[in-house]
Amino acid sequence: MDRENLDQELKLLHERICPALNHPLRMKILYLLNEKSLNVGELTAEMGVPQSSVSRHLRVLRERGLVRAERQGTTIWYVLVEPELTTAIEILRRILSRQLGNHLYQAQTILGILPEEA
Amino acid sequence: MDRENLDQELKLLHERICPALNHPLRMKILYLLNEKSLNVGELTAEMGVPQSSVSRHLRVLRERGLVRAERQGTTIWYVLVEPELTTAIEILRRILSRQLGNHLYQAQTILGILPEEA
DNA sequence: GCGGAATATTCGGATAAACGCATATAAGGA
DNA sequence: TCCTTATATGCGTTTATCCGAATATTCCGC
Repeated sequence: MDRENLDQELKLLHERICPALNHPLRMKILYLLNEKSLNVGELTAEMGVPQSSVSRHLRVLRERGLVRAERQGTTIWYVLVEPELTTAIEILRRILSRQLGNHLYQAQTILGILPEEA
Repeated sequence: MDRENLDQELKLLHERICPALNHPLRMKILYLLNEKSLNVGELTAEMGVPQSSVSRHLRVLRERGLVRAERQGTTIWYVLVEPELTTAIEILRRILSRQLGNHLYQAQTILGILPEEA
């Protein structure tokens, strides 16, 4: 793959896949849907944020084909189309876990801080 | 894990790990460094963007402990600390490939030869 | 058709991210 | 010390993302 195609694919990844992982609420949605399909009301109850917020995050995922909406009367059930997304999140969690192990003081005392530079 | 802890961990993931994957140039850097360690000049040559841009993206990765900077004279070599990041990107690429209807996908480094139309 | 429940969207404003350019810092050698 | 090369940062601007509140849409039962 030459540089043109590589850049093109990375741009597509950035536009169409990465946004799924780039917000705590969206990652949470993915996790919840990985357990079982839920409707918007159930998701809203789990997430503790306004319904409009859940709905907008669902749209980000839906527009990218990562979740699917199935209407059943007035209720809309959301289904995880790409369970591999949770696999990717698991990898990121493993990295974070390693970091917190390596920087236990920072993790326990000041959660906001970043690891020190080498 | 209760809701509080889950939300807390997702917030940390969002702040400290996810930014690595949320920019085409940073993903490219991760891929390049996964092949071998490079200095800033080499990276800049590969990426075709201003050096200041490369440097700032490197800082995002460095501040999060995902790459490491090793000075050698005036040159600074960057080393990938978390190769699992490229595993995560591979997963995202597989999802994208599925979306594009490309069933010829084979797990391979992004720098290798891959099907057209990406 | 009407009312209510479930979900989606619009609006305006706030926050954060990224950029190019110019300049600053740091190290090595004459 | 001064010059050069390598890398990092400050500045001002543009662009993207997110939010809550309010409103709109869709569907069902009556």
